[in-house]
Amino acid sequence: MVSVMRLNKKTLDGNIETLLLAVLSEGPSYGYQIVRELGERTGGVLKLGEGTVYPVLHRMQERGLIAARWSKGPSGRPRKYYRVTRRGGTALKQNAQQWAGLVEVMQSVLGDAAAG
Amino acid sequence: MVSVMRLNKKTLDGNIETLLLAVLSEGPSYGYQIVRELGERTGGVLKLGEGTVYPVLHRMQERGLIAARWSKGPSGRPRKYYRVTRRGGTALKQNAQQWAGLVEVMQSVLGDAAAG
DNA sequence: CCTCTTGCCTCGAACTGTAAGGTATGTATA
DNA sequence: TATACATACCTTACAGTTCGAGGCAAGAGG
Repeated sequence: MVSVMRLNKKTLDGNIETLLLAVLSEGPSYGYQIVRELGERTGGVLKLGEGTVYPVLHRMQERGLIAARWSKGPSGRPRKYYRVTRRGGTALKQNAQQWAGLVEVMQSVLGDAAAG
Repeated sequence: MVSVMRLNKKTLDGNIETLLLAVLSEGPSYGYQIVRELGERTGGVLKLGEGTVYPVLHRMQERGLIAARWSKGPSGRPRKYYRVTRRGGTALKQNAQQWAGLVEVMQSVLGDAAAG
């Protein structure tokens, strides 16, 4: 199904962007919560720091993949809610395909080696 | 099975190292051939350049994951054959586990989003 | 008053992947 | 002979990522 799609650097590297896009595609959220949620959801397996997440969010916003909206949460503290834009939705699909391609490749190469 | 294993930067990033370790664990090989083989095996999906592979091999050698041996191939040209060391074998297993952990996380988060 | 939680942010260090370029030899071809 | 190609190694410079460490501010609870 992946056939002839070259894996670029982004796939080998920036999976965090894909992860954040996926989380945000389930509904708007904000940095602080995303960090908490990812940690909980994965039982501590994935523990991204704020110093990692915020810059990625900013980059994605610059590229138009997500949009921000300030809003006072129930805690009274202002939160910066991000939502996925149309362009971001397209990017998520592409990223997911690239990811699938990487999984295929890794499995085909690791297959025997990992078993031994 | 992965339970409480933190994914570190190496996992999110350097999958090339894992790939090379896996290939070399099937038997000694040399840079030029590895580049060719990975390209063919994956039908062009994975196309690493020499400028990518050689530095990684050198780094792995420095860390003692692989060892090198010069030897004249049938072409008359000298080749630098690499083999996986014991430490490299351990690293491969760890990397494979990290990879499995990443796959789990990505699937759990992408799952729904990727379907839509 | 102090501390904890929430919630945002930036900076610097360390590392990676890659293109581009360089060296050298054997073989085939004109 | 000259030219080109495949083999086979290598380094350098650039752009991009992740992450720890740290800072700022405001509300809640002791």
